[in-house]
Amino acid sequence: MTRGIRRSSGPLDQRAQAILRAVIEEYITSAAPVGSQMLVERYRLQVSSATVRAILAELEMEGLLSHPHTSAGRVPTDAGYRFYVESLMGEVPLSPIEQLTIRHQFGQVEFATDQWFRLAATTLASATRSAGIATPAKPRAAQIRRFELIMIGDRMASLIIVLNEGTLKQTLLTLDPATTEKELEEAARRLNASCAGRSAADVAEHLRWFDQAPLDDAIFALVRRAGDRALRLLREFDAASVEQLFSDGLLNVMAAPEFASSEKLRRVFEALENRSYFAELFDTVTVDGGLRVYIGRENRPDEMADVSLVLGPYGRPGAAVGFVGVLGPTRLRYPQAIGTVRFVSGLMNDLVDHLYT
Amino acid sequence: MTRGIRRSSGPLDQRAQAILRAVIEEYITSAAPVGSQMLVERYRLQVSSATVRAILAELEMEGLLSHPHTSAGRVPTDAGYRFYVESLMGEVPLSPIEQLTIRHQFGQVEFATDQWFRLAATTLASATRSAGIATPAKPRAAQIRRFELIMIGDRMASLIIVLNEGTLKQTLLTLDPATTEKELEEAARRLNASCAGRSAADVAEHLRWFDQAPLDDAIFALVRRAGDRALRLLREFDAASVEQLFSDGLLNVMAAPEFASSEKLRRVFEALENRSYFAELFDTVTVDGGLRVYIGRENRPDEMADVSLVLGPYGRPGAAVGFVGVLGPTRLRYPQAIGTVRFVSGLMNDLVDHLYT
DNA sequence: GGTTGGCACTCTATAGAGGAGAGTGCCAAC
DNA sequence: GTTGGCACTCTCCTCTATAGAGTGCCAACC
Repeated sequence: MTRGIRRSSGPLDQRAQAILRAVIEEYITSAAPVGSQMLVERYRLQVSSATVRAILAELEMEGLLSHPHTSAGRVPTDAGYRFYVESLMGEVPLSPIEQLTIRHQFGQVEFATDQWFRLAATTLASATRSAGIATPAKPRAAQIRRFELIMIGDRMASLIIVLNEGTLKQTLLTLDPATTEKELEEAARRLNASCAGRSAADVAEHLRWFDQAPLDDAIFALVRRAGDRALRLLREFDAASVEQLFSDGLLNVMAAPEFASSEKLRRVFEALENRSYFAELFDTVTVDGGLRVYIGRENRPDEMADVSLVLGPYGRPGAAVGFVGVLGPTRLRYPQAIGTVRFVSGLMNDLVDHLYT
Repeated sequence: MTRGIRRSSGPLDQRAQAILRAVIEEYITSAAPVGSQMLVERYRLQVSSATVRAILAELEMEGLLSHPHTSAGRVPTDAGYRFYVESLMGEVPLSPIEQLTIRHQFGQVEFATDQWFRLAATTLASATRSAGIATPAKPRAAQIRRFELIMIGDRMASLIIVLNEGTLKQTLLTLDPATTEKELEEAARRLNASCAGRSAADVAEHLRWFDQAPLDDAIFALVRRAGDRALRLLREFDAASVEQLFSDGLLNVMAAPEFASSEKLRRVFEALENRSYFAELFDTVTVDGGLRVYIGRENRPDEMADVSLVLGPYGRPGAAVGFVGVLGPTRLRYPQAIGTVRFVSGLMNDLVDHLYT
């Protein structure tokens, strides 16, 4: 896990930690730099503001807080948030009522696997009042369950490939005008006979068999073409680590005062639109790893320097893995965000588990 | 078509129209109120600025222009844009080079029907530097081509329904633990025998037959359950007028100066997220109707009061209809936007047509 | 030695004043 | 009908002054 650098001149004592925590929590709710006076008053510290100022200066030396300008209060740095998330905060689980509501919503789409990840993003967005993101659970390596060839119009067919857990892939196939429904059926039968139950790699192997078939056999030609097309599709599918990335509630992030001058936000949106960052991120994470928190500049692309990301995996380690998460300003309510992501990723896990029992 | 109200005190003469056009085109590029002086200089009008001022005042009386404040230049009203779009502007077709590029991009996804509408939105966004929106072509009434039942795990099956043109619907089905693959196959066979080729309404009819079958027959029970589930799914599908709404390039709209204070833009985004407005819009439009332009307050929900929408239908009137369009500030480059939407909707038409020939 | 009150200092944010500039509307003259 | 001239209006920018928040430092205190 990327860890904030603390060129520590010594560990923080209890009091310093308490004050750091107070600064961060105050800043998270108020979005305004936090001064010593306010801390003493609002947090009933039993010391004077001068003492607090000394400690704040110390925390700044440690790189945990910073100073917009001389006469302003303190603002947490990314390293400060990191320390907070790892050592200071208490995770806040989702309230029972919210849990119930969410369970109920998922109950509504229990049978629509393609809705699960969308609902997850929507749920996360509204529960944390940040942006929610989610991907569908993607099988590690696609396995073919069945092929279907359906005729559409006169010289067009739809090739449908059913993968593990019922994932569907679809592509069009142009036909020789003379092709009959019967021939299509026969082609599908042959494809299924030799490829069903195999992975993309295996299929490549088995498709070679058809190369030896007589070239003038119309059905074999069809089988070859369909097989090739299927193979290409499967390879693309295996190669892409983020098939879809669904996000909801970007509006919530827009509302944050730090994004009032839309420029920063635009960059975040850009990062979301070209998904390469997420692709990279997802590749490095496993289901076993648990939740991940990426704070500000810890996110490698600069576009994401002003936001934090809480990511939770779900699925089955060997089989299919997806992600749910929350994206918000670095001034994120981490305890709630983490609690919510944990709950939703657990829920998604249960849903996927049902597919396997 | 919603027409801007012109409580006209007489038709505009040629010169007034030319000046209105100049004001609008100047405003579209500069985003700043347009004054009489600038018009005379930049558009080489053969009259003095005083004369122009008289005409501007007249155009304002007509409700085609407005005045942010006494000493500012003129700004078009929604009615002004309307008049411009209908009578003044010349549509600018997409340049041959751009046409070629776009055709090439569509060539890349020629066989992936589910990518068409996404690419349309992306293309429109980048060609007009506004937001592009698109929906998949939705069949007017779903017709069932085939059912598939695939076993997943021990007590779960995936029910796949293939509709006209190869559209797929999918749902999970919990199974009696004792169910075998053979039984699933038989259930699918019976479903297909009695329902394939029928519409949702017809299927409802035919499923009643199964009610008379012996209750203790496990396969019939399965067929009934699958049939019910399918029926529900199809009805939902028929009822929803906007199945998916894909948008791209919202960033482009964010960049416009009128949306610098993100508040207005937020409302637009909200309108996009809850799609009810578009659902309504799409219901009222037919493929034959050609392009539609909705300017500012002509859009019924207030959230959309600051944007314009150019919508083009595509598909086959009786069979399946979808939309592509451009969304931008009312200060949209209408000639280009309309030209581009026309091209892309034509392209989408061709693609869909290929499915039927 | 840590803690405290006091104090000078710094920087921001806000409001007000003044002036430049853009553009209008009106009018008398052409 | 068109034009040049002119007074007027309003915004926008800059400049200045001021209030206020918060710091850093220091000498005094316990």
